[in-house]
Amino acid sequence: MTRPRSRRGGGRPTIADVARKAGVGAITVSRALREPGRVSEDLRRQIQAAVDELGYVPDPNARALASARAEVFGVLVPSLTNNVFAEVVRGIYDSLSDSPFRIQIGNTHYSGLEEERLLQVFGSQRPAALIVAGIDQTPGARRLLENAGCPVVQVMETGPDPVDMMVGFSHFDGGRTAAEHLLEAGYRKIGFIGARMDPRSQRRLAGYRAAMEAAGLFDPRLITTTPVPSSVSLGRELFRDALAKMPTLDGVFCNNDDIALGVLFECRRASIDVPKQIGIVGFNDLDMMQVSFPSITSVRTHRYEIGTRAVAMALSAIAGNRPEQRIVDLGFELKRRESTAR
Amino acid sequence: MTRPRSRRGGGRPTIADVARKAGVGAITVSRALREPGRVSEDLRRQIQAAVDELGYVPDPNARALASARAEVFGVLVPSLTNNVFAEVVRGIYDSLSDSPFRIQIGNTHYSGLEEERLLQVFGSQRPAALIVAGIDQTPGARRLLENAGCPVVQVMETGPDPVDMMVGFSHFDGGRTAAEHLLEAGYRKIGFIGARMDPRSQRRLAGYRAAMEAAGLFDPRLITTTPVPSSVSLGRELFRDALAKMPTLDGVFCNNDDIALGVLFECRRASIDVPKQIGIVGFNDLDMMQVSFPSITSVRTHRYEIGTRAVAMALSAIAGNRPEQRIVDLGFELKRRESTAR
DNA sequence: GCCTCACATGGTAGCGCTACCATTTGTCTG
DNA sequence: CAGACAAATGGTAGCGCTACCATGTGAGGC
Repeated sequence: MTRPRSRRGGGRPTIADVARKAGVGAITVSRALREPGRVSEDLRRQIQAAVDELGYVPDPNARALASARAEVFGVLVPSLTNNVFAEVVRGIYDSLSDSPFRIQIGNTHYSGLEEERLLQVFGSQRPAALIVAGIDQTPGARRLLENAGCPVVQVMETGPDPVDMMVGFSHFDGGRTAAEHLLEAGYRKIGFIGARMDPRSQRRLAGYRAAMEAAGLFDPRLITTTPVPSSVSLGRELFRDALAKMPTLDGVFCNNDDIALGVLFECRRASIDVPKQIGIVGFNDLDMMQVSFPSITSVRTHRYEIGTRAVAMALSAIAGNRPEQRIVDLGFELKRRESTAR
Repeated sequence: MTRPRSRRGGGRPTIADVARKAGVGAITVSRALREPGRVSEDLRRQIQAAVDELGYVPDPNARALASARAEVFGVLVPSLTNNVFAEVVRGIYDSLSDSPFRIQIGNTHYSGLEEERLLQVFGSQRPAALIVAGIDQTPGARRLLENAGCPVVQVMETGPDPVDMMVGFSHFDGGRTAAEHLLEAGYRKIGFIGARMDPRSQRRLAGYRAAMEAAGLFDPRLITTTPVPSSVSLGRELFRDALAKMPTLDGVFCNNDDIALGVLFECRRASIDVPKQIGIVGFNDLDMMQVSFPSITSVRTHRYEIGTRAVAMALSAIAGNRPEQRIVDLGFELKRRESTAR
C-alpha cells in the first residue's frame, strides 16, 4: 500500500479541506468561489466561513492546469524605466487590481527577437489576454499573437492591420503637429533630435519630415539621431552636435521630453535664449515640462489611459462581447508653452 | 467507456508527445530538460531534437503543481512610475532574464494593507523567492513573509531585523550626509522639503534633523512636507510654501530629485540665485541632476545594483548556499555639484 | 564468480483544481 | 398526478508535470 505523498504544498489548506469542513463536495466549493450565483445562499455562507477559518487561497497553478486558462495578463513592453511605458503599465495594474487577474510583464529591451521569445514563454501559460507595445512585431511574433487563443491588444500606436485590437495614437501626426507648430511660430531652421529611434520615434521623425517638406524647408542635415537610449544628458550632447553641424538652427523638435530638457539646459548653459533664439518642442508632456523655466511646449500623450483602455477592451473581449471598435485612437494634444512663444 | 477529454490546451504538444517522438519515457524528457547532467549524451540530443521539432514548451502551471514550487520571483514595490523603483525592478529583470524564473510584480501603492493582500496572493503560488521594498511591513505581512517557505529579500533599506536577507542602504545616513554637506558649504537656514513621506523619506528627514540639531540650527518651521506623491511641479509649490513660511531660507534638502528640480526651476523663475542665495541638494541622483543648469548636488543611490544584488542573494539561497552576509549595505555617494558650490 | 554500488531509465501515483456528466430535488405544466 | 424541466449538488476523470521508488546495466572489489 502506498502512503499518500507528504503534502508538498507545505500544509496549505486545499479545496478538499474546505469542502470537508463545510460538509459539501469539492466542486461546490469551487463553484461557490467562481460562480456564486449557482450555489444556494446557505451553502455559500457556510463555505465562505470555512474558507475564512482555514485561510484558504486557491492555488492558481492548479486552477490554470485544470481549466486550461491562466488568470494572467501578459504584458510586453520595450523598457521598464522609460516613464512612458511605466505609465502605461501603471494604468494596466490599476485597472486590474480588483480583478482576479495577475499580471506578467516582459521587458523586450526594444528587441523583436526578445519579444518573440517572451511571447513563446508567455504562451506556454495560456494567458487570459496579451497586451503588447507597438505594431512592428516580427512575422514570428505576429503568428504567435494570432495563435495565442486569447484577446490581444497592441498599444501605444494605431495602424492599419491589428492582430486583434489596438489602442494608441498616430506618432506620425504627433511629429507633424509638433513641426507645424514650430513653423507657425516663425521658426525656420528646425532640427529633429532623437535618441533610441524605435519605430515610434521613426514615425515621429517621418511626420516632422512631412511638415518640413511641405514648407519647403527640409534638409537632412537638420536631423540628429542616435540609437543610444534616451536621457537628459544625451539630449544635451545631441543638441551640441546638432548646433555644430548647423549653427543657424533656430528650433528643435525632440524625440521626447528627456531630450528636450537636455536641450533646454544646454541652451541656458550656453546663454542661448529660449524661445527667442531657439524654439523647443518635446514629446509626451511629462509633468516637468510645464514647470521648467521656461516651460516647454510638448505633445501630450495619454499614456495612463492607453493602459486602462487596453485592459477594458481585453476584459470585455474575455467576457464575450468583443468591442465593435477594434482600433481606438486616443489622440494627443499640443501643449503650447513658453519655449516656443516668441 | 469515457473518451478522453478533448485537449484543453488547444493542441499544444505535451511532454508525452515529446517522449513518444524521442522513444523514451516522459520522466527522461523531464529530466533532460531540468537536469541534463543526469541523462546520457545520446538521449539528450534525441530529446532536444524532438523538442525542437514539436516546438514543445513546458507548461509552467503543471510544473508548479507537480513540484510544489513555482519558478516565480514575487516582487512587491510601492510604485511603478517612481523612477527609483523602476530601476530596481529593471535590475531584477535583467538579472533574471536568462534564468527559468518568471517575475510577478505587485504594486502596493505605499499601502501596508495592500502589501499584505498581495503577499497572500503571491504566497498561493509558492514562489521561488520574494523581494519586497522596505522594512516596515505590517505584523501580518511580516508573518506571511516568515512563513513563505522561500528566500525573502527586503530591498531599498537596511535595518536591524531582517526577515531573511536585506539589500539597501541607510536613508538616515543619507539624509544626514546631505544636511551636513549644506552646513559645511556655509548654509544655515536649511529647509527640508519632502513629498509622499513614506518611511524612507521619514528616515531621511530624521537624518537631516539629527545634523541640524547637532549644529544647533534645527527649527521645525524649516520642514515642509506633504503626503501627496512627489513630482517636479509639486517641488515648485512646496518650495514656495517653504519660502513663504521662512523667507530667510538659504538652503534646501529635498526628499528626492524631482522635488529638487522643481525647486531649481522656481528659483530661476523667481530670479533667486543658485547656489548664492539658495543651496539645493536632491536625493537619488537621477541622470538629469548632472545636466541641469546649474547642476544639482544629490545623494547617489545604487538602485539598479540593489535589484541585481537582491536577485543574486535569492538565487544563491535557492541553490542552497545562503549568503553568509545577510544584510548588504550598498551605501550611497554624495555628488557635489554647482547647486551647493558657493 | 559473487556482491556492491553508482548510473541511467522507467512506471506509478499523485499535485489541487475544474470540465463533464449524473443525480437528486423541487416546481411547474396540462 | 404524471411528465417535463430547471436548479442545486456531487462523482469521476483528467489537466501536464514531477516525486518517489523500482528496475536494469555495467564497473569495480574481493
